[in-house]
Amino acid sequence: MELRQLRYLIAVAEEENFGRAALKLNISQPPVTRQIKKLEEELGVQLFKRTQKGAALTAAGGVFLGDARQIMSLVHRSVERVEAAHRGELGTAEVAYFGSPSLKIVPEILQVFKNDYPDVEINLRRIPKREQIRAIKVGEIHMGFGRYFPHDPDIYTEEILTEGLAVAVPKYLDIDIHASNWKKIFKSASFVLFPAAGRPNFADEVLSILNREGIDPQIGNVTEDIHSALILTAVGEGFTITPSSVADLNWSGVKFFELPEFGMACPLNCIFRKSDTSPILRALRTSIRRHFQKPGEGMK
Amino acid sequence: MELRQLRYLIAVAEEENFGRAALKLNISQPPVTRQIKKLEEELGVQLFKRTQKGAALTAAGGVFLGDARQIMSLVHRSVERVEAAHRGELGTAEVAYFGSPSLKIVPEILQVFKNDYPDVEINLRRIPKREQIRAIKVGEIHMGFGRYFPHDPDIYTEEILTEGLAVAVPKYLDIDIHASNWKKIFKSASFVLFPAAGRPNFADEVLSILNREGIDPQIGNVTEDIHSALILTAVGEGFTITPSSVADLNWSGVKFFELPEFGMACPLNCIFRKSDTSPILRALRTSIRRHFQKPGEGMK
DNA sequence: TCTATATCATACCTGTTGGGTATTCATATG
DNA sequence: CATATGAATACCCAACAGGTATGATATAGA
Repeated sequence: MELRQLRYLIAVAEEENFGRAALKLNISQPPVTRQIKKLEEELGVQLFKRTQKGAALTAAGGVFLGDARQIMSLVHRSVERVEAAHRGELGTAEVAYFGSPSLKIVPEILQVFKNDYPDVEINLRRIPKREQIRAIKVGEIHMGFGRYFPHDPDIYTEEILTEGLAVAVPKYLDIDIHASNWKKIFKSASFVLFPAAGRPNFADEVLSILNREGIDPQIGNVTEDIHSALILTAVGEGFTITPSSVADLNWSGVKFFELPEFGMACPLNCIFRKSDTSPILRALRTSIRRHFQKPGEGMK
Repeated sequence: MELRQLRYLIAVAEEENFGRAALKLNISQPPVTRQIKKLEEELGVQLFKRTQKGAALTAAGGVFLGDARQIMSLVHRSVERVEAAHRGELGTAEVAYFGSPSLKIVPEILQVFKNDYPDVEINLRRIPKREQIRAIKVGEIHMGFGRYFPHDPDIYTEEILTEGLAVAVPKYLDIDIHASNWKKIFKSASFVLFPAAGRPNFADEVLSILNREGIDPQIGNVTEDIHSALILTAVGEGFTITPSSVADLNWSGVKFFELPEFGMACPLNCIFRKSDTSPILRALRTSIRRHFQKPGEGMK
């Protein structure tokens, strides 16, 4: 059986007439006769009763007509679906993240993406940076989010945005950090750094900035993650320097002060395979570009 | 698009390899390549990523594979359905009845039919005899049940069974009708006849039998239907002679006595169009023959 | 580095088949 | 009985599916 025969069947059933069906199909009448006949022979079932005025479906033909219509509509629907999938509008986006961006920015990005591509499922996993690179290379994930990714020749690293820095201090301390006093305070302060692993990392960046500013920080602790660092800050182990977006969340026991003097020092990157041409990746990049980057900026 | 291409797509997806897919399809490899390529061109979507080891579905290809499987299974299912419809196992049986058979025998027949052909819907209507003949001629119904149908050249009348007769008398009468006294009783009795319309009919048959037995019955009333007749009997308007199957039901106010002396005088017939070759009619007749007729008896 | 191998793609041929035209057959209608 | 309508048939051609042979490419192994 071929779809051609179902098309002809539907046309003849609708027109109740082989000749008019042929006209509608833009072919001549004999091929219609032949294909219907072939279909009937294959099924071993008479589908039409030929009358003087044309052709009338038999009971079995009526059953088959319903199914044929269903099949054709399924065919059309699935063509649309493939095309949607090809445009990146259908499928599953495999996404990974690591570190502090997960707190505020990655949720924002995925919210925007879900809005742009509502039929794409998002499969999100927390994966360390080096592991992300491996997963991207073998095609397990389309895109990873994080900061300070190590370089890899197969991986393209794109900057989504840069943030300033803020400093978290214990809430119970009665201090106010601003342009005219921060340097003095920092020189005698103790700091909690994060993360410990995944060099290069945010801790390296913070240290390098402090050094640049002539501060040789006293290190109270180095934690695995930002949450641990802020807990230690709350109990007085030392100040923590964080990306400023972190300050927008409600942390108990700490308060934040922006550090505009440190500049927009903290990038948020996404990474993906240079050779990945999948529509889902294209969709992800399109969505990110439209919402987080100025036109024409930052693309490969 | 043609089903052939879906078959090849599924084979290649399953084997992840064009050559092995060709083997499975019992054709050579190049046609597979060509059909897949043609499909991809028609959709404007790459379905497979060709690798060194074979072929891997793209994301869009995966979407399409699922749909293709669904389409193929729908195709197979609908072939089965057409064949079932052709065997008369699927569809709607349009059936009509008229008169007393509706009380007991027609329900029995339809019960048996529903049991034999559980997927056939039964559309049952009460239609007068002449109207049944018209409806059968134009194909509105497949089969009609009744007694004493008028002859029609296009209609085949088949006898399903014959019944004896019984007489209904008022419950309050303290009489017992049997072989040795019925004639004497009937000669002085009054009778209620039914039905009034649709000649030839059961009333004609009853009169002819009574006459044959030398009884010139006194007619108390002629009713439209059996139910009215039995109500009149209950109130003493006269005896009613009925097909004996009627006696099996619980009627209030009357009691029945079999009349074996009258013979198996009351046929139940079904009628259908002589030229009707529809599988549903065939199914109906098969069912009836198997359950109500001795092998080889009564068929055209 | 140079095969050997496994894969898909291409070129070309052939036979099948789908579609076209002309005609016939069947049947109803005036 | 002529005519009209519609399906079926006969025959032709062109398109296309499938076959064989070969090419292109990339990987693995010597």
